[in-house]
Formats: sequence, structure tokens, C-alpha cells
Amino acid sequence: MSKCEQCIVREFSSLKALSKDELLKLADCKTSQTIKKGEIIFEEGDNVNGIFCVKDGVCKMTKLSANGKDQIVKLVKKGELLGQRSMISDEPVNLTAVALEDMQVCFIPKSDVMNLFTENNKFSLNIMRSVCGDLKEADDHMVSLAQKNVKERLAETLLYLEEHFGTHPDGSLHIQLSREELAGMIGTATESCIRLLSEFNKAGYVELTGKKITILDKAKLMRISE
Amino acid sequence: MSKCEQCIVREFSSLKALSKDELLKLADCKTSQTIKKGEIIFEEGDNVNGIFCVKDGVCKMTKLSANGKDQIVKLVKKGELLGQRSMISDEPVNLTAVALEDMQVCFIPKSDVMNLFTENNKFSLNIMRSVCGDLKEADDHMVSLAQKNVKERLAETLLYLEEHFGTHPDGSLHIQLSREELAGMIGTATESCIRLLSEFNKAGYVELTGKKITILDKAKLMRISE
DNA sequence: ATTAAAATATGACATTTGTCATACTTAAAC
DNA sequence: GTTTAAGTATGACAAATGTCATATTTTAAT
Repeated sequence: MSKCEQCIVREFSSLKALSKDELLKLADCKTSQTIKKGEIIFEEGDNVNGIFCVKDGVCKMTKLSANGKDQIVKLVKKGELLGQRSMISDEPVNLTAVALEDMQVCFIPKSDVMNLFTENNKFSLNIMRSVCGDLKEADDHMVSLAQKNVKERLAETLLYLEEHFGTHPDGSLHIQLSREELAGMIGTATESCIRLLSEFNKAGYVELTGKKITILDKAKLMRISE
Repeated sequence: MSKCEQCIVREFSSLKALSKDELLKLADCKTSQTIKKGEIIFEEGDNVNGIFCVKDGVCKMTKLSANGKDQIVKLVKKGELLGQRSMISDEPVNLTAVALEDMQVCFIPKSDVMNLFTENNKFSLNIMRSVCGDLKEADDHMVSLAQKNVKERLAETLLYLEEHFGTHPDGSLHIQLSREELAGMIGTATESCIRLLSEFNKAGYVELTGKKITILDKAKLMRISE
């Protein structure tokens, strides 16, 4: 079992407030696991009873809508925590988490996190800030979904993906979403998403090579997204 | 200056975790104010440096989108706190708060809230839960905006307004939003909102009397909203 | 390597939604 | 009470988007 103290990603999450002692204790109660691309970490309605710390990889958080489509609410990457909201609210999770690539995650039982809460004020404030950050992003996303059209949202999302997850050496987006997933992120039909991507491709704003997407004209996409 | 100890609404908010002593202290540092319908409590970008406790009345939280329309992100009513996210994140507020009816609010300076945070664990957990609740609602709202069409969202919103804010003795919705505000809530053009309301009216699902809206067939609206 | 399955792409068309123009109604100001 | 402005309502049309059908390409399985 690896030590939390030496884990690099803890520097990026709320866990950075923990003392050496607290980290040593944490290493004892956590369990590490590998999750393969496409595997489910937890599902809407599950009682998770703890949080996951993402050591490596990216997952999507989705919610099944009444019409049967999966809406991607957010993407979570290395260094972030998973399941905080549900643990704090003491409710089943309201989102499903699915690995978009192979992942390394550590699970920390609820009781241990809650102990840290009461003992370490800075830690609980960090968690609070993290949830507040999520809330702000959710509000922004909401406005974008309500007020922008699909083309604007697609442009915005492509820029977001490049900004937050970077590119391969060849310049293509590091995160590989299927067209269906991309559509589920911007809230539209898969065909509409494909059509607009194709339009961007013909206009020279992006390049499509199979599943790979490369942004060619960032400035133009920014103008489209407003 | 009225005493927090005797304030009824504190029972509904995170403040319910406070002891008699803490409430007495709070009463000294808070300032009460009356806000008239239509007045702005704070605006996007403001540094609020504290939280508002809503003693009476309802306000809308809006965000101006790139196309110049105001999106209503949420409604806040009696018993809820305002500006928590911004205070915790230590950032300017990201939403504008405008009174929809005459309001009574109390302002509690940041320093005093933060003191309570460190002293009273239950209080900070309550605040956390409250923010987490907001986040869950935001996620749900997001999915609805992304996956439902305007008619479904209108039906859903009307039911929400009745459920959360009740009705007048005559059965009409207690909250009176202009068509423009209602459109800003469901994320559509004012005309589309008016048109669909009119359609619901003709079909007998709602009754429109001037600005008043009365829900006549709740079951039908539920079926429409899915 | 071949085949089957899944994902991507595109056309045709219907539906939804937005925009602009304009009429009507209500509320507010004088 | 009249006038004015704001809000509500409706029609006409354009634009955006969804749906279904089908072709093509890619990926995975045998």
C-alpha cells in the first residue's frame, strides 16, 4: 500500500491541508484501486460512504435524464476528489461516475474523513471551498446551457477540453470523448453534434482524424462561443 | 435591533445549530434591513463580505449571459442564507440578487460567520450541507435545461413554483414573476414562454388572469414535464 | 484476414424555437 | 380621467435543432 504522504496529487486537492501525521493515518485507512476505461466507479443511487481521491485518469459524472440520454454534468481529473457532496449531505450519490481512461483512485471511508473534519479546520474549509467551486461552475454551466445555442456550446466545450485536459504531442485533444459523449456534454442530439463538428472541420476551425479532434483556430472558436 | 434568538426563520437555516450564547453575540453584529420589491441586494462582481439571512420575502438570483438576457439561476426565500458560496470561496459574488417582493434581511459580517465556523462544528457542517444541497439542485437543473424542451421545462417550473412558494387563497401562484422572468428561469425567449403559457391556458391546464397564474391540472403538467 | 458490430457521417424532413412586427391590455404617472 | 409606458399576446416567418433513414468508416471479435 502506497503512502499518502508521498502521493503527488494530494497537493492539488483539499488533502493538502493535512499534517504529516494525518497523512500517515490516512494511508492506513485508504484502499487503492485500479479502474479500467469504461468501468463504473459508482452509480446514481449508490451509497458510497466515503470519497475517492483521483490519483490518475479522468472520469465523467453523468445523470440519466427522463428521455434516456446521459447528460455529462462534469469531468473529474487527477488531483480531484469524488463523492464529497454525497458524503456531506449524507445521501446516495446523485451522479454516476465512469472512467474515461484507465484510472488510479484511492477510497477513503467516510468516518475517517469526518474525523479529519472536526480535527482539522483548514481541511474542512478546503473541502467547503471545493464544493463551492463546483457550485459556481454548475451555475455558469447552467447559464450556458440555457442561453447559448448548440454551436456556441460546442465551441465552448472544445476550448474547455483543450484548456483543462491538454493535447497530445500531435496537438489533438488529450481527452477522447465519443461524439455521443460530447453531445451529452453540450446537451444536444448526437447527430447535431456530429454535424456541427463537421461544419467546424470544413471551415478549418478543427481537424477531425477518426475520433481525434484537433483545434486549429482557437481564436475563431472563442469568437463563436462568445 | 431585534434579537436573533427570537427570530423564527433561524430554525430553517444553518443558524439553527447555534447556541443561545452564540445567537446573542450574533444579534449584536448583525444589521437588519428592509428591501423593497425590485431593489438589488447585491450585484455580480460585488464584494459582499458576509452573508444575508432572509427573514421574509423572496429574491431571484440571476446571471447576465453574453446575449444580454438575465438567467434566473435560483430563487431564495425566507429562512435561507444568501452569499454563502462567495464568502467561503473568498471571491466576489457570481450572481445578482434582486428582491421579487418586499424583503426583510439581516446582514452578518464575514468575520463573525468565520468565527462561528471554527467554534461550532455543527454550524459549519450545516453550511456545508446547505451548499451541497444547492449543488445537487444545480446539477438537476442543468440536466433539465440540457435535455428537456421548453414546454417540459415550463410545466416543470410552474409545478416548482407552486410546490415551493405556495398559492394565494384564490389558488393562483403566490410568486408573481413577469413573463420575462419566467422565460429567464426556463431559459427561453419571452415570446416562446408567453406562447406556451397561452397554449396551456387554452388546453385548460392553467388559468391566466393578468399576471396571475393558476394551475388547474397538476397531473397533466406533471405528465408534460415527464 | 474476415466478419460483425459500433461509431461516425450525411441527407431529408418535421418540429421546435427564436426573431421581428404589431396589436392589445394593464398598470402607472401626470 | 387621460396619457404613457410597460407588459402581454399573437401572427408570420426564419433559423436552429431533433428524428429517422441510410451510407460510410472504424474498431473489435473471431
